Order: sequence, then C-alpha cells, then structure tokens
Amino acid sequence: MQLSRARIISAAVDLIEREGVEAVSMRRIAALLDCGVMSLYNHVPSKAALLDDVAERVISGIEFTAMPGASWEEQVRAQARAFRAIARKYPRSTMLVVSRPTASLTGLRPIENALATLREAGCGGSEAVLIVRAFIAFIMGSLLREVGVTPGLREDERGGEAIMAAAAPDPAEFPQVTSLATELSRRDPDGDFEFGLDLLVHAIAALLPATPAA
Amino acid sequence: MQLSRARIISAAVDLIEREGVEAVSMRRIAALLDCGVMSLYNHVPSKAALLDDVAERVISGIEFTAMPGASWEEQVRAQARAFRAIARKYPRSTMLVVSRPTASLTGLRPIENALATLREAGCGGSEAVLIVRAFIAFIMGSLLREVGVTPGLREDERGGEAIMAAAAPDPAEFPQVTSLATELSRRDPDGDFEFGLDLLVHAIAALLPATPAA
DNA sequence: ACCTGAACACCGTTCAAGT
DNA sequence: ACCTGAACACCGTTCAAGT
Repeated sequence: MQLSRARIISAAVDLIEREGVEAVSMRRIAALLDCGVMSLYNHVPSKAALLDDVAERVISGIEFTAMPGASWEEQVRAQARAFRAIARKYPRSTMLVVSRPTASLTGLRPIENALATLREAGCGGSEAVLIVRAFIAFIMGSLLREVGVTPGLREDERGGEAIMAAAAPDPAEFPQVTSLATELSRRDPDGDFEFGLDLLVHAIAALLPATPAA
Repeated sequence: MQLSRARIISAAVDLIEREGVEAVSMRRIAALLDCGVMSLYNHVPSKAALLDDVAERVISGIEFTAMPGASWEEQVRAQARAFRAIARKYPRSTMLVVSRPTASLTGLRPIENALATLREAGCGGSEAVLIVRAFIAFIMGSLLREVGVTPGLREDERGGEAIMAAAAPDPAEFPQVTSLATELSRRDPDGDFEFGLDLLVHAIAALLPATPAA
C-alpha cells in the first residue's frame, strides 16, 4: 500500500496505544509500515509534527451528537462527556492531546459548539469564553488524572491511587488523608467527572438570566 | 563540590527552565555538573526517576501561608493560587508536574490542606474528596493551558492564542469563534483562573450547610 | 515526486575497571 | 562507596543518490 501522511499517523496512533508514547520512534513506525525511515519524511516534516498530527487525529475523533430539544445544561454535559470519551478510546494518545497546544482548526469545533450552546442560553460573549475556558481546564485536568496512570506503564497499582501506594502517610501530619484513605484510594473516574460537571453546571446556572428561552 | 541527588535535581530544574524539558539529557546534566555521565547513576536510578524528582521538587516548593481567621472560601482560593504559583516560578518544569503521577508524599500536603479546610466548613468526607478532585482537575488544566505555549519553544504567537494563529476559521462554519475572535485571542491567565475559581467556590457554597461555623 | 541507505551527532544504560 | 571510560543499542535528521 502507498505511503501517506494519514497512514503514518494511523501507525503512530496504533503504536502509542499498544506500547505508549515513549515507544514511538520514526524507525519503529517505518518498520511497521515496511518502509525506510527516511521515506516518512516525504510526508511528515518531523517527529514533533507527527505527534501534533496524532493529537489532532484524536481530537477530530470526538463525536458530538446534536441535541436540538435539550436544555443547555444537558447539552453542555453531553459535549463535555463527548470530549472526555477520547480518553476511553485513545487512553495513551490522550496525554499528547493534553500536552500539545493544538494549533489547527479541528480543535475549534468543540469550542464553537460550547460557545453556541452558552450564547443560546443567554450568556454574554466574554462570559461564554470564560466559561468555556473553565470547562476546558476542568476536562483537561480530568483527562490527565484518568490517563496519568497509563503512560508511565507502571501497572503496579491497578485499583488504587498512586498516592497511597508508596508509604502510609504519618497520621499526625496527614490526619485528613489518613481518615479518608478509603475514599482517596477509591477509583471512579466517571463519578469524579460527573461530580465536577455538576459543580460547574450549577455555578453557570447561577450566572445566567433565569429561563431565557422559556 | 560533591555530587548528590539534590544537586543533580537542581541542575535538571535549571536546565529545564533555561532550555525546556526536551533539552534534558543525562549527558547535558553531567556536563553542567562537571562529572562523567555515569557518575549520575550513583545518585539517581534513571532519567525517568530524575524527572519524577524534578516534579516533586517543584511541588514541594508550593508555599501555603496559613490563614487562621479566614473563611473557607478565602482559604480554598489561597490554596488554589499557591498551587498555581508554581507555574509562574517554574513554567517549563510545570509540564512535568502535570504529566507525571506524583507517587511521593510531598504531593499529599496540598490535598491534606484542602480536605481540612473543607471538612472544617462542614463538608462530608466523601464529598470533600470529590470537591478536591474537581479543584485539582481545574487547577491542573489551567496550568496546562498556561504552560502549554512554553514547552514547544515556539515563541511565534506571543500575545495571542495558538488557536487563531494558523488560519482564520470559516465564519459560516464557526460563527461564534469568528464573532468572539477578540475575546478568544485575549490572553489573561489570571483572569481566567480567578473566574473558574469563582465558579467552583460558588458551586461548593451551594453544597455546604449554611454558615456552619458562625 | 517519491523513495532510500549511509552517515552524523546525539541518546540512556550496562559493564568492568578503577579509587 | 563513589567515580568513570568504553561500548551497546538505540535515537532524529541531513545529504546525496537513486527511480
């Protein structure tokens, strides 16, 4: 099959998901594609650019299902969940999305959608921008936490948090952490995400004019 | 001067802040410390472990000033700001903090403080954990955005957002992004952070029992 | 236009040898 | 106990040569 930028990106994504970002090298990818290393450079300017492309590929995979009749709360939630879904689909590539600033247009789609939803709910322009930024920060941070275990490929603490793994903290110095150890080591990304989403949605509701479209 | 783990970490932090994470190599650090590369391995097990140490060093630099009389709102805000302050002090090392799961005890200090503040405000245990997680997600995401420009060492879009840099988006496809272009390209990390902090603090206030310690 | 091997200037880390 | 040079198995990328 013909070499192409798209095919190279796909190979990179596959490799990342299988062995982690650290395993990516131009030579490994070339081997996967059965071509010489330098052939890659006919389609991709550099490894850094390739990783940017991977991030963009992942982002462009976000699937927004339009919800015409739904309230803005439901729409915002749905958009946030759609974004977070990439962490499920491409757990190890997500770190790339989160750590590289997306300079392309694909990253604008989620922002456009969120802004539209908020403005339709009666939100002012600059306020909508601030809200979207806060949401993105929360979502990105959630992805980080969720995916943070994976990239180091240390699978040792499967169920619990890395935090409690090393050594038990001194109860005198860390009374709260000690007494809440069970809660802290419980791993429930969905629950955590939904809780944070609730917080933000409620806070936004308090900002908006009451029932603007009713 | 004698070689030591602490000195190696310091050299790594300096190098990162000066030239970025990508510039770090065991050989460069050895050169900075005027020793053979392999001498480093007497004090640090691997490069990955060294980068973990760097993250820990940065986190341990967070300075919490106790605020005995203040309301929980003010305390939570102060703690969040203290955490974010590391992005000011060590902009390029921050990416490391954010991308590596901290397995050590130093990372527990901020969590302990936040939990204590919330519980004192009348918050239930499991609720406090969820709130702290939401806060951390937001803070981490904010750090990412703030620092995301730096590590790629592309200083080309100093003032504006990377988003708008490449090409103007199609107004028909991105009406909101187009009409809010000015707002979106405005760069104000402090304002963004404070706005998000406000959202979260207000949402939490709605969850807590009214004036618990009054 | 696309492919490619050789070569260059780097990596992290193992190992055996030094003190 | 700490240091170290040589060596190994890798890197990304330039360049000149092929088709």
